[in-house]
Amino acid sequence: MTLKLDKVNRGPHLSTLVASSISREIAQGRLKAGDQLPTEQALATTFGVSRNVVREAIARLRSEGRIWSQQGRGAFVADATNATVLTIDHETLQRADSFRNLFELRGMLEVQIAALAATRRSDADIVAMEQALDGMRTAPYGSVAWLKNDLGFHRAVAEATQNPYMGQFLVFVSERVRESILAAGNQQKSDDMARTTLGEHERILAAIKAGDAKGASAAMTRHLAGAASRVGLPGGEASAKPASPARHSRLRKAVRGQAAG
Amino acid sequence: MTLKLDKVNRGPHLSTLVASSISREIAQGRLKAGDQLPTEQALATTFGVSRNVVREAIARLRSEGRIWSQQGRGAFVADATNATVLTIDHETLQRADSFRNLFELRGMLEVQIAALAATRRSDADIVAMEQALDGMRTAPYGSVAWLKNDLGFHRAVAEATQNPYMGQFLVFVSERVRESILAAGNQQKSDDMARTTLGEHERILAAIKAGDAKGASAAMTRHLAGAASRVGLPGGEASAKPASPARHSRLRKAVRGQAAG
DNA sequence: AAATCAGGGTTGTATGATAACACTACAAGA
DNA sequence: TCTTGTAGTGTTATCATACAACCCTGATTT
Repeated sequence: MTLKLDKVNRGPHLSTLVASSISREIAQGRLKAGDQLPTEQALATTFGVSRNVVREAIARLRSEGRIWSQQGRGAFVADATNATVLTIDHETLQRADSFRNLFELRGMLEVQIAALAATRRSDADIVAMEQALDGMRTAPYGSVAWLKNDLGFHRAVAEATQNPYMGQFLVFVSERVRESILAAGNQQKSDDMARTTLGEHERILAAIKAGDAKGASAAMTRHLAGAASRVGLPGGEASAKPASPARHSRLRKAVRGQAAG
Repeated sequence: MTLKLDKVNRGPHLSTLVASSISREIAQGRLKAGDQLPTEQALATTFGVSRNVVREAIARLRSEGRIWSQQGRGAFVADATNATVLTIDHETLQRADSFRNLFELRGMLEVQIAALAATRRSDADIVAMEQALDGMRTAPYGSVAWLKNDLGFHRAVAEATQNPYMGQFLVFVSERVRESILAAGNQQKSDDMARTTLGEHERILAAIKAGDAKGASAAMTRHLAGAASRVGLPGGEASAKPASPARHSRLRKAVRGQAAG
Protein backbone atom coordinates (compact mmCIF):
# COMPACT_ATOMS: atom_id res chain seq x y z
CA MET A 1 0.00 0.00 0.00
CA THR A 2 1.36 3.33 -1.00
CA LEU A 3 0.82 6.11 1.40
CA LYS A 4 -0.56 9.31 0.12
CA LEU A 5 0.91 11.91 2.34
CA ASP A 6 0.26 15.52 1.87
CA LYS A 7 2.99 17.82 2.90
CA VAL A 8 2.49 18.61 6.53
CA ASN A 9 0.44 21.69 6.65
CA ARG A 10 2.77 23.54 8.93
CA GLY A 11 0.61 26.52 9.22
CA PRO A 12 2.01 29.60 7.61
CA HIS A 13 3.20 32.31 9.89
CA LEU A 14 0.62 34.05 11.96
CA SER A 15 1.51 37.30 10.24
CA THR A 16 0.60 35.69 6.93
CA LEU A 17 -2.77 34.67 8.25
CA VAL A 18 -3.45 38.12 9.62
CA ALA A 19 -2.35 39.73 6.38
CA SER A 20 -4.59 37.52 4.27
CA SER A 21 -7.45 38.11 6.61
CA ILE A 22 -7.15 41.86 6.27
CA SER A 23 -6.56 41.49 2.54
CA ARG A 24 -9.78 39.56 2.24
CA GLU A 25 -11.68 42.24 4.09
CA ILE A 26 -10.40 44.74 1.56
CA ALA A 27 -11.00 42.57 -1.47
CA GLN A 28 -14.56 41.82 -0.45
CA GLY A 29 -15.35 45.43 0.20
CA ARG A 30 -15.89 45.33 3.91
CA LEU A 31 -12.95 47.70 4.12
CA LYS A 32 -13.16 50.42 1.50
CA ALA A 33 -10.47 52.75 0.26
CA GLY A 34 -9.86 55.47 2.80
CA ASP A 35 -11.25 53.53 5.72
CA GLN A 36 -9.19 53.46 8.85
CA LEU A 37 -8.11 50.09 10.15
CA PRO A 38 -8.55 49.20 13.79
CA THR A 39 -5.56 50.04 15.92
CA GLU A 40 -2.74 47.57 16.10
CA GLN A 41 -3.67 46.77 19.66
CA ALA A 42 -7.27 46.13 18.70
CA LEU A 43 -6.26 43.90 15.81
CA ALA A 44 -3.91 42.01 18.09
CA THR A 45 -6.64 41.25 20.58
CA THR A 46 -9.28 40.37 18.00
CA PHE A 47 -6.91 38.00 16.20
CA GLY A 48 -5.56 36.72 19.47
CA VAL A 49 -1.96 37.39 18.55
CA SER A 50 0.72 39.75 19.71
CA ARG A 51 0.99 43.25 18.41
CA ASN A 52 4.26 42.23 16.85
CA VAL A 53 2.57 39.79 14.53
CA VAL A 54 0.06 42.43 13.52
CA ARG A 55 2.87 44.80 12.69
CA GLU A 56 4.54 42.25 10.43
CA ALA A 57 1.27 41.73 8.63
CA ILE A 58 0.79 45.46 8.21
CA ALA A 59 4.36 45.89 6.99
CA ARG A 60 3.60 43.37 4.32
CA LEU A 61 0.34 44.98 3.24
CA ARG A 62 2.04 48.35 3.18
CA SER A 63 4.77 47.07 0.90
CA GLU A 64 2.09 45.78 -1.43
CA GLY A 65 0.52 49.20 -1.53
CA ARG A 66 -2.77 47.95 -0.11
CA ILE A 67 -2.64 50.15 2.96
CA TRP A 68 -0.65 53.09 4.19
CA SER A 69 0.03 54.13 7.71
CA GLN A 70 1.26 57.19 9.50
CA GLN A 71 2.77 57.44 12.90
CA GLY A 72 0.38 58.93 15.38
CA ARG A 73 -2.66 58.59 13.16
CA GLY A 74 -3.31 55.05 12.15
CA ALA A 75 -3.45 52.76 9.15
CA PHE A 76 -5.76 53.36 6.19
CA VAL A 77 -6.88 51.37 3.19
CA ALA A 78 -5.18 52.64 0.06
CA ASP A 79 -6.79 53.14 -3.32
CA ALA A 80 -6.70 49.96 -5.34
CA THR A 81 -4.79 51.66 -8.13
CA ASN A 82 -1.97 52.43 -5.73
CA ALA A 83 -0.90 48.81 -5.56
CA THR A 84 2.79 48.76 -6.29
CA VAL A 85 2.93 45.08 -6.96
CA LEU A 86 1.16 42.75 -9.31
CA THR A 87 0.53 39.47 -7.59
CA ILE A 88 -1.20 36.26 -8.54
CA ASP A 89 -1.85 34.15 -5.51
CA HIS A 90 -1.48 30.43 -5.45
CA GLU A 91 -5.15 29.74 -4.91
CA THR A 92 -6.02 31.41 -8.17
CA LEU A 93 -3.33 29.50 -10.00
CA GLN A 94 -4.84 26.22 -8.95
CA ARG A 95 -8.01 26.97 -10.86
CA ALA A 96 -8.14 25.23 -14.18
CA ASP A 97 -9.06 28.23 -16.29
CA SER A 98 -6.08 30.13 -14.92
CA PHE A 99 -3.83 28.15 -17.15
CA ARG A 100 -5.72 28.92 -20.32
CA ASN A 101 -5.97 32.59 -19.50
CA LEU A 102 -2.34 32.94 -18.53
CA PHE A 103 -1.25 31.10 -21.63
CA GLU A 104 -3.30 33.47 -23.73
CA LEU A 105 -1.72 36.49 -22.07
CA ARG A 106 1.71 35.06 -22.56
CA GLY A 107 1.05 34.43 -26.21
CA MET A 108 -0.20 37.95 -26.71
CA LEU A 109 3.01 39.29 -25.24
CA GLU A 110 5.39 36.97 -26.99
CA VAL A 111 4.08 37.33 -30.50
CA GLN A 112 4.49 41.07 -30.33
CA ILE A 113 7.82 40.78 -28.56
CA ALA A 114 9.16 38.55 -31.29
CA ALA A 115 8.28 41.10 -33.94
CA LEU A 116 9.87 43.90 -32.00
CA ALA A 117 12.97 41.84 -31.28
CA ALA A 118 13.46 41.22 -34.99
CA THR A 119 13.74 44.93 -35.65
CA ARG A 120 15.89 45.84 -32.66
CA ARG A 121 18.11 42.86 -31.79
CA SER A 122 21.79 43.46 -31.27
CA ASP A 123 24.58 40.99 -31.92
CA ALA A 124 24.81 40.24 -28.22
CA ASP A 125 21.14 39.32 -28.20
CA ILE A 126 21.64 36.84 -31.00
CA VAL A 127 24.53 35.28 -29.11
CA ALA A 128 22.38 34.92 -25.99
CA MET A 129 19.65 33.18 -27.98
CA GLU A 130 22.10 30.81 -29.61
CA GLN A 131 23.62 29.93 -26.27
CA ALA A 132 20.22 29.11 -24.87
CA LEU A 133 19.46 26.92 -27.87
CA ASP A 134 22.77 25.09 -27.42
CA GLY A 135 21.87 24.48 -23.82
CA MET A 136 18.57 22.97 -24.89
CA ARG A 137 20.28 20.70 -27.41
CA THR A 138 22.53 19.11 -24.79
CA ALA A 139 19.90 18.75 -22.06
CA PRO A 140 17.23 16.05 -21.97
CA TYR A 141 13.77 17.23 -22.84
CA GLY A 142 11.86 18.43 -19.80
CA SER A 143 14.86 18.40 -17.49
CA VAL A 144 15.64 21.30 -15.24
CA ALA A 145 18.50 22.39 -17.49
CA TRP A 146 16.24 22.20 -20.52
CA LEU A 147 13.54 24.28 -18.91
CA LYS A 148 16.09 26.80 -17.73
CA ASN A 149 17.47 27.26 -21.22
CA ASP A 150 14.01 27.34 -22.70
CA LEU A 151 13.07 30.20 -20.43
CA GLY A 152 16.46 31.75 -21.17
CA PHE A 153 15.75 31.77 -24.88
CA HIS A 154 12.45 33.53 -24.46
CA ARG A 155 13.98 35.99 -22.06
CA ALA A 156 16.76 36.70 -24.56
CA VAL A 157 14.14 37.41 -27.21
CA ALA A 158 12.35 39.76 -24.84
CA GLU A 159 15.54 41.54 -23.93
CA ALA A 160 16.31 42.00 -27.61
CA THR A 161 13.45 44.48 -27.67
CA GLN A 162 15.77 46.74 -25.66
CA ASN A 163 12.81 47.32 -23.36
CA PRO A 164 13.56 45.90 -19.91
CA TYR A 165 9.89 45.67 -18.95
CA MET A 166 9.26 43.20 -21.73
CA GLY A 167 11.57 40.66 -20.17
CA GLN A 168 10.29 41.36 -16.69
CA PHE A 169 6.66 40.84 -17.60
CA LEU A 170 7.26 37.88 -19.84
CA VAL A 171 9.32 36.01 -17.26
CA PHE A 172 6.71 36.69 -14.63
CA VAL A 173 3.86 35.42 -16.77
CA SER A 174 5.85 32.45 -18.02
CA GLU A 175 6.68 31.36 -14.50
CA ARG A 176 3.05 31.58 -13.51
CA VAL A 177 2.17 29.49 -16.55
CA ARG A 178 4.73 26.89 -15.54
CA GLU A 179 3.46 26.87 -11.99
CA SER A 180 -0.04 26.45 -13.27
CA ILE A 181 1.03 23.48 -15.38
CA LEU A 182 2.80 21.88 -12.46
CA ALA A 183 -0.32 22.26 -10.37
CA ALA A 184 -2.33 20.43 -13.00
CA GLY A 185 -0.41 17.23 -13.45
CA ASN A 186 2.72 15.37 -14.40
CA GLN A 187 4.79 15.88 -17.47
CA GLN A 188 5.11 13.52 -20.37
CA LYS A 189 8.22 13.62 -22.48
CA SER A 190 9.35 12.25 -25.78
CA ASP A 191 12.35 12.75 -28.02
CA ASP A 192 9.99 13.68 -30.77
CA MET A 193 8.73 16.61 -28.75
CA ALA A 194 12.29 17.74 -28.12
CA ARG A 195 13.07 17.83 -31.85
CA THR A 196 9.86 19.61 -32.70
CA THR A 197 10.30 22.21 -29.97
CA LEU A 198 13.90 22.85 -30.95
CA GLY A 199 12.90 23.31 -34.56
CA GLU A 200 10.30 25.86 -33.59
CA HIS A 201 12.85 27.79 -31.61
CA GLU A 202 15.32 27.68 -34.45
CA ARG A 203 12.81 29.16 -36.86
CA ILE A 204 12.14 31.99 -34.43
CA LEU A 205 15.84 32.69 -34.11
CA ALA A 206 16.34 32.63 -37.87
CA ALA A 207 13.60 35.18 -38.42
CA ILE A 208 14.90 37.47 -35.71
CA LYS A 209 18.42 37.14 -37.07
CA ALA A 210 17.15 38.12 -40.51
CA GLY A 211 15.32 41.11 -39.10
CA ASP A 212 12.04 39.69 -40.37
CA ALA A 213 9.42 40.99 -37.95
CA LYS A 214 6.45 39.30 -39.58
CA GLY A 215 8.33 36.05 -39.89
CA ALA A 216 9.36 36.19 -36.26
CA SER A 217 5.86 36.69 -34.95
CA ALA A 218 4.58 33.99 -37.29
CA ALA A 219 7.22 31.59 -36.04
CA MET A 220 6.40 32.50 -32.47
CA THR A 221 2.71 31.97 -33.11
CA ARG A 222 3.46 28.54 -34.51
CA HIS A 223 5.66 27.75 -31.53
CA LEU A 224 2.97 28.74 -29.07
CA ALA A 225 0.39 26.72 -30.92
CA GLY A 226 2.74 23.76 -30.73
CA ALA A 227 3.40 24.31 -27.06
CA ALA A 228 -0.32 24.54 -26.42
CA SER A 229 -1.01 21.26 -28.14
CA ARG A 230 1.90 19.62 -26.32
CA VAL A 231 0.26 20.42 -23.02
CA GLY A 232 -3.10 19.33 -24.26
CA LEU A 233 -4.68 22.68 -24.89
CA PRO A 234 -6.77 22.69 -28.08
CA GLY A 235 -5.40 25.36 -30.40
CA GLY A 236 -2.96 27.88 -29.07
CA GLU A 237 -3.89 30.84 -31.19
CA ALA A 238 -4.83 34.16 -29.69
CA SER A 239 -7.98 34.20 -31.81
CA ALA A 240 -9.30 31.06 -30.17
CA LYS A 241 -12.79 30.92 -28.78
CA PRO A 242 -13.27 32.28 -25.29
CA ALA A 243 -12.90 29.78 -22.52
CA SER A 244 -16.40 28.60 -21.85
CA PRO A 245 -17.13 27.56 -18.28
CA ALA A 246 -18.37 24.20 -19.49
CA ARG A 247 -14.92 23.23 -20.63
CA HIS A 248 -13.13 23.94 -17.43
CA SER A 249 -13.87 20.64 -15.81
CA ARG A 250 -12.26 18.86 -18.70
CA LEU A 251 -9.30 21.17 -18.95
CA ARG A 252 -7.63 20.05 -15.78
CA LYS A 253 -7.24 16.51 -16.98
CA ALA A 254 -6.14 17.67 -20.39
CA VAL A 255 -3.14 19.54 -19.09
CA ARG A 256 -0.28 17.13 -18.81
CA GLY A 257 3.05 18.48 -19.93
CA GLN A 258 5.44 20.47 -17.86
CA ALA A 259 7.61 21.69 -20.70
CA ALA A 260 5.38 24.13 -22.49
CA GLY A 261 8.02 26.56 -23.66
CA MET B 1 3.13 84.79 -4.92
CA THR B 2 2.04 81.19 -4.93
CA LEU B 3 4.18 78.88 -2.91
CA LYS B 4 5.39 75.70 -4.46
CA LEU B 5 5.79 73.33 -1.57
CA ASP B 6 6.89 69.80 -2.03
CA LYS B 7 5.42 67.25 0.25
CA VAL B 8 7.70 66.69 3.18
CA ASN B 9 9.82 63.67 2.52
CA ARG B 10 9.34 61.98 5.83
CA GLY B 11 11.80 59.13 5.66
CA PRO B 12 10.42 55.68 5.13
CA HIS B 13 10.27 53.19 7.94
CA LEU B 14 13.39 51.50 9.13
CA SER B 15 12.03 48.16 8.04
CA THR B 16 11.69 49.54 4.52
CA LEU B 17 15.31 50.61 4.52
CA VAL B 18 16.46 47.26 5.77
CA ALA B 19 14.31 45.44 3.23
CA SER B 20 15.64 47.48 0.31
CA SER B 21 19.16 47.01 1.54
CA ILE B 22 18.81 43.25 1.55
CA SER B 23 16.95 43.41 -1.74
CA ARG B 24 19.85 45.28 -3.27
CA GLU B 25 22.32 42.68 -2.06
CA ILE B 26 20.26 40.05 -3.82
CA ALA B 27 19.74 42.04 -6.98
CA GLN B 28 23.41 42.83 -7.31
CA GLY B 29 24.44 39.25 -6.80
CA ARG B 30 26.22 39.55 -3.49
CA LEU B 31 23.59 37.21 -2.14
CA LYS B 32 22.91 34.36 -4.53
CA ALA B 33 19.99 31.95 -4.61
CA GLY B 34 20.35 29.40 -1.86
CA ASP B 35 22.64 31.51 0.27
CA GLN B 36 21.79 31.77 3.91
CA LEU B 37 21.18 35.20 5.31
CA PRO B 38 22.84 36.31 8.50
CA THR B 39 20.80 35.63 11.58
CA GLU B 40 18.17 38.13 12.57
CA GLN B 41 20.26 39.11 15.53
CA ALA B 42 23.31 39.68 13.35
CA LEU B 43 21.33 41.76 10.88
CA ALA B 44 19.90 43.78 13.73
CA THR B 45 23.32 44.67 15.08
CA THR B 46 24.88 45.38 11.67
CA PHE B 47 22.01 47.65 10.72
CA GLY B 48 21.87 49.12 14.19
CA VAL B 49 18.17 48.42 14.64
CA SER B 50 16.13 46.10 16.79
CA ARG B 51 15.43 42.56 15.81
CA ASN B 52 11.81 43.56 15.47
CA VAL B 53 12.56 45.86 12.58
CA VAL B 54 14.60 43.17 10.87
CA ARG B 55 11.70 40.78 11.20
CA GLU B 56 9.31 43.22 9.54
CA ALA B 57 11.75 43.59 6.68
CA ILE B 58 12.10 39.84 6.34
CA ALA B 59 8.35 39.38 6.46
CA ARG B 60 8.09 41.73 3.55
CA LEU B 61 10.79 40.02 1.50
CA ARG B 62 9.22 36.68 2.24
CA SER B 63 5.86 37.82 0.99
CA GLU B 64 7.52 38.94 -2.21
CA GLY B 65 9.01 35.50 -2.66
CA ARG B 66 12.57 36.79 -2.54
CA ILE B 67 13.55 34.76 0.52
CA TRP B 68 12.16 31.89 2.50
CA SER B 69 12.79 31.04 6.10
CA GLN B 70 12.32 28.10 8.37
CA GLN B 71 12.06 28.09 12.09
CA GLY B 72 15.18 26.78 13.72
CA ARG B 73 17.30 26.92 10.58
CA GLY B 74 17.46 30.40 9.15
CA ALA B 75 16.49 32.49 6.16
CA PHE B 76 17.66 31.72 2.63
CA VAL B 77 17.64 33.53 -0.69
CA ALA B 78 14.98 32.09 -2.96
CA ASP B 79 15.32 31.40 -6.64
CA ALA B 80 14.55 34.49 -8.68
CA THR B 81 11.80 32.68 -10.57
CA ASN B 82 9.96 32.08 -7.32
CA ALA B 83 9.05 35.73 -6.98
CA THR B 84 5.32 35.82 -6.52
CA VAL B 85 4.97 39.49 -7.25
CA LEU B 86 5.86 41.75 -10.12
CA THR B 87 7.04 45.06 -8.80
CA ILE B 88 8.34 48.25 -10.33
CA ASP B 89 9.96 50.41 -7.72
CA HIS B 90 9.60 54.14 -7.60
CA GLU B 91 13.26 54.84 -8.31
CA THR B 92 13.04 53.11 -11.64
CA LEU B 93 9.88 54.99 -12.52
CA GLN B 94 11.66 58.30 -12.10
CA ARG B 95 14.02 57.51 -14.93
CA ALA B 96 13.07 59.16 -18.17
CA ASP B 97 13.22 56.08 -20.39
CA SER B 98 10.86 54.25 -18.06
CA PHE B 99 7.99 56.21 -19.45
CA ARG B 100 8.73 55.38 -23.07
CA ASN B 101 9.24 51.71 -22.29
CA LEU B 102 6.13 51.40 -20.17
CA PHE B 103 4.08 53.19 -22.77
CA GLU B 104 5.33 50.77 -25.38
CA LEU B 105 4.40 47.81 -23.24
CA ARG B 106 0.98 49.24 -22.59
CA GLY B 107 0.42 49.79 -26.27
CA MET B 108 1.44 46.26 -27.07
CA LEU B 109 -1.12 44.96 -24.60
CA GLU B 110 -3.96 47.25 -25.49
CA VAL B 111 -3.88 46.82 -29.23
CA GLN B 112 -4.21 43.09 -28.85
CA ILE B 113 -6.74 43.43 -26.09
CA ALA B 114 -8.94 45.62 -28.27
CA ALA B 115 -8.99 43.01 -31.01
CA LEU B 116 -9.82 40.25 -28.58
CA ALA B 117 -12.51 42.35 -26.92
CA ALA B 118 -14.21 42.89 -30.26
CA THR B 119 -14.69 39.16 -30.69
CA ARG B 120 -15.70 38.34 -27.16
CA ARG B 121 -17.51 41.31 -25.67
CA SER B 122 -20.80 40.75 -23.92
CA ASP B 123 -23.64 43.22 -23.66
CA ALA B 124 -22.64 44.05 -20.11
CA ASP B 125 -19.17 44.96 -21.32
CA ILE B 126 -20.59 47.38 -23.85
CA VAL B 127 -22.67 49.01 -21.14
CA ALA B 128 -19.63 49.42 -18.93
CA MET B 129 -17.72 51.10 -21.74
CA GLU B 130 -20.58 53.44 -22.50
CA GLN B 131 -20.91 54.41 -18.87
CA ALA B 132 -17.22 55.23 -18.71
CA LEU B 133 -17.51 57.36 -21.83
CA ASP B 134 -20.47 59.21 -20.35
CA GLY B 135 -18.42 59.89 -17.27
CA MET B 136 -15.69 61.36 -19.40
CA ARG B 137 -18.12 63.60 -21.25
CA THR B 138 -19.37 65.25 -18.07
CA ALA B 139 -15.99 65.67 -16.38
CA PRO B 140 -13.44 68.35 -17.23
CA TYR B 141 -10.47 67.12 -19.18
CA GLY B 142 -7.65 65.97 -16.94
CA SER B 143 -9.69 66.06 -13.76
CA VAL B 144 -9.68 63.21 -11.32
CA ALA B 145 -13.11 62.11 -12.47
CA TRP B 146 -12.01 62.23 -16.08
CA LEU B 147 -8.93 60.13 -15.41
CA LYS B 148 -10.95 57.67 -13.41
CA ASN B 149 -13.42 57.14 -16.22
CA ASP B 150 -10.63 57.01 -18.77
CA LEU B 151 -9.00 54.18 -16.89
CA GLY B 152 -12.44 52.65 -16.42
CA PHE B 153 -13.02 52.56 -20.16
CA HIS B 154 -9.76 50.79 -20.83
CA ARG B 155 -10.41 48.38 -18.01
CA ALA B 156 -13.85 47.64 -19.41
CA VAL B 157 -12.26 46.87 -22.76
CA ALA B 158 -9.77 44.55 -21.09
CA GLU B 159 -12.48 42.81 -19.15
CA ALA B 160 -14.42 42.27 -22.34
CA THR B 161 -11.76 39.76 -23.31
CA GLN B 162 -13.27 37.56 -20.57
CA ASN B 163 -9.71 37.00 -19.40
CA PRO B 164 -9.28 38.48 -15.93
CA TYR B 165 -5.51 38.69 -16.25
CA MET B 166 -5.83 41.13 -19.14
CA GLY B 167 -7.47 43.73 -16.96
CA GLN B 168 -5.15 43.06 -14.07
CA PHE B 169 -2.03 43.55 -16.13
CA LEU B 170 -3.33 46.46 -18.12
CA VAL B 171 -4.42 48.41 -15.06
CA PHE B 172 -1.10 47.77 -13.41
CA VAL B 173 0.88 48.98 -16.40
CA SER B 174 -1.42 51.92 -16.98
CA GLU B 175 -1.06 53.10 -13.40
CA ARG B 176 2.72 52.87 -13.68
CA VAL B 177 2.53 54.92 -16.87
CA ARG B 178 0.46 57.54 -15.14
CA GLU B 179 2.81 57.64 -12.18
CA SER B 180 5.69 58.00 -14.57
CA ILE B 181 3.98 60.92 -16.28
CA LEU B 182 3.26 62.60 -12.99
CA ALA B 183 6.91 62.24 -12.01
CA ALA B 184 7.97 63.98 -15.20
CA GLY B 185 6.04 67.23 -15.05
CA ASN B 186 2.76 69.09 -14.99
CA GLN B 187 -0.19 68.53 -17.19
CA GLN B 188 -1.46 70.84 -19.85
CA LYS B 189 -5.11 70.74 -20.79
CA SER B 190 -7.30 72.04 -23.53
CA ASP B 191 -10.88 71.51 -24.64
CA ASP B 192 -9.54 70.51 -28.00
CA MET B 193 -7.69 67.60 -26.45
CA ALA B 194 -10.84 66.51 -24.65
CA ARG B 195 -12.81 66.35 -27.90
CA THR B 196 -10.04 64.53 -29.73
CA THR B 197 -9.57 62.01 -26.96
CA LEU B 198 -13.27 61.37 -26.67
CA GLY B 199 -13.54 60.84 -30.40
CA GLU B 200 -10.78 58.28 -30.30
CA HIS B 201 -12.51 56.39 -27.54
CA GLU B 202 -15.81 56.46 -29.38
CA ARG B 203 -14.23 54.93 -32.46
CA ILE B 204 -12.79 52.14 -30.33
CA LEU B 205 -16.17 51.46 -28.80
CA ALA B 206 -17.89 51.45 -32.18
CA ALA B 207 -15.49 48.89 -33.58
CA ILE B 208 -15.81 46.65 -30.53
CA LYS B 209 -19.58 46.97 -30.64
CA ALA B 210 -19.53 45.92 -34.29
CA GLY B 211 -17.33 42.94 -33.50
CA ASP B 212 -14.67 44.32 -35.82
CA ALA B 213 -11.39 43.05 -34.39
CA LYS B 214 -9.13 44.68 -36.94
CA GLY B 215 -10.99 47.94 -36.67
CA ALA B 216 -10.76 47.88 -32.91
CA SER B 217 -7.03 47.38 -32.84
CA ALA B 218 -6.60 50.03 -35.53
CA ALA B 219 -8.67 52.48 -33.51
CA MET B 220 -6.72 51.63 -30.40
CA THR B 221 -3.44 52.13 -32.25
CA ARG B 222 -4.63 55.54 -33.39
CA HIS B 223 -5.73 56.40 -29.86
CA LEU B 224 -2.37 55.44 -28.42
CA ALA B 225 -0.54 57.41 -31.07
CA GLY B 226 -2.70 60.38 -30.18
CA ALA B 227 -2.08 59.92 -26.48
CA ALA B 228 1.63 59.67 -27.12
CA SER B 229 1.71 62.90 -29.04
CA ARG B 230 -0.42 64.60 -26.39
CA VAL B 231 2.24 63.83 -23.81
CA GLY B 232 5.02 64.89 -26.14
CA LEU B 233 6.25 61.50 -27.19
CA PRO B 234 7.17 61.42 -30.92
CA GLY B 235 5.11 58.72 -32.58
CA GLY B 236 3.20 56.25 -30.48
CA GLU B 237 3.38 53.22 -32.69
CA ALA B 238 4.83 49.95 -31.50
CA SER B 239 7.04 49.81 -34.58
CA ALA B 240 8.85 52.98 -33.66
CA LYS B 241 12.59 53.15 -33.53
CA PRO B 242 14.22 51.87 -30.34
CA ALA B 243 14.78 54.41 -27.67
CA SER B 244 18.34 55.51 -28.15
CA PRO B 245 20.16 56.61 -25.00
CA ALA B 246 20.97 59.92 -26.63
CA ARG B 247 17.32 60.90 -26.62
CA HIS B 248 16.64 60.23 -22.99
CA SER B 249 17.94 63.52 -21.74
CA ARG B 250 15.46 65.33 -23.91
CA LEU B 251 12.56 63.06 -23.13
CA ARG B 252 12.03 64.24 -19.60
CA LYS B 253 11.30 67.76 -20.69
CA ALA B 254 9.13 66.57 -23.49
CA VAL B 255 6.73 64.75 -21.21
CA ARG B 256 4.10 67.20 -20.07
CA GLY B 257 0.58 65.86 -20.02
CA GLN B 258 -0.99 63.98 -17.20
CA ALA B 259 -3.97 62.76 -19.14
CA ALA B 260 -2.49 60.25 -21.50
CA GLY B 261 -5.35 57.78 -21.61
C1' DA C 1 25.06 -0.11 15.00
C1' DA C 2 20.98 2.19 16.24
C1' DA C 3 18.16 4.76 19.09
C1' DT C 4 17.89 8.28 22.52
C1' DC C 5 18.89 12.37 24.67
C1' DA C 6 21.11 16.80 25.75
C1' DG C 7 22.78 21.15 24.29
C1' DG C 8 23.34 25.22 21.49
C1' DG C 9 21.72 28.03 17.79
C1' DT C 10 17.81 30.09 15.10
C1' DT C 11 13.30 31.56 14.05
C1' DG C 12 8.46 32.45 15.83
C1' DT C 13 5.73 34.73 19.23
C1' DA C 14 4.55 37.33 23.41
C1' DT C 15 5.02 41.23 26.51
C1' DG C 16 6.20 45.59 28.29
C1' DA C 17 8.22 50.01 27.80
C1' DT C 18 9.63 54.32 25.50
C1' DA C 19 9.91 57.75 21.69
C1' DA C 20 7.76 60.23 17.87
C1' DC C 21 3.84 61.99 16.03
C1' DA C 22 -1.19 63.52 15.26
C1' DC C 23 -5.31 65.32 17.00
C1' DT C 24 -8.27 67.80 20.24
C1' DA C 25 -9.53 70.94 23.67
C1' DC C 26 -8.71 74.68 26.27
C1' DA C 27 -6.39 78.60 28.11
C1' DA C 28 -3.66 82.90 27.21
C1' DG C 29 -2.73 86.82 24.68
C1' DA C 30 -3.50 90.15 20.77
C1' DT D 1 -12.73 87.32 17.58
C1' DC D 2 -8.68 85.41 16.10
C1' DT D 3 -4.34 83.48 16.82
C1' DT D 4 -1.02 81.08 19.49
C1' DG D 5 0.70 78.22 22.99
C1' DT D 6 0.18 74.06 25.74
C1' DA D 7 -1.26 70.07 27.95
C1' DG D 8 -3.40 65.62 27.32
C1' DT D 9 -4.71 61.54 24.92
C1' DG D 10 -4.35 58.07 21.48
C1' DT D 11 -1.67 55.92 17.82
C1' DT D 12 2.25 54.24 15.39
C1' DA D 13 7.42 53.30 15.43
C1' DT D 14 11.00 51.30 17.74
C1' DC D 15 13.50 48.96 21.33
C1' DA D 16 14.49 45.32 24.66
C1' DT D 17 13.77 40.97 26.78
C1' DA D 18 11.94 36.54 27.43
C1' DC D 19 10.21 32.18 26.15
C1' DA D 20 8.44 28.50 22.91
C1' DA D 21 9.20 25.72 18.79
C1' DC D 22 12.28 23.84 15.94
C1' DC D 23 16.72 22.24 13.55
C1' DC D 24 21.15 20.37 13.86
C1' DT D 25 24.97 18.05 15.95
C1' DG D 26 27.26 15.10 18.92
C1' DA D 27 27.59 12.38 22.93
C1' DT D 28 25.35 8.83 25.46
C1' DT D 29 22.86 4.83 26.02
C1' DT D 30 20.94 0.53 24.55
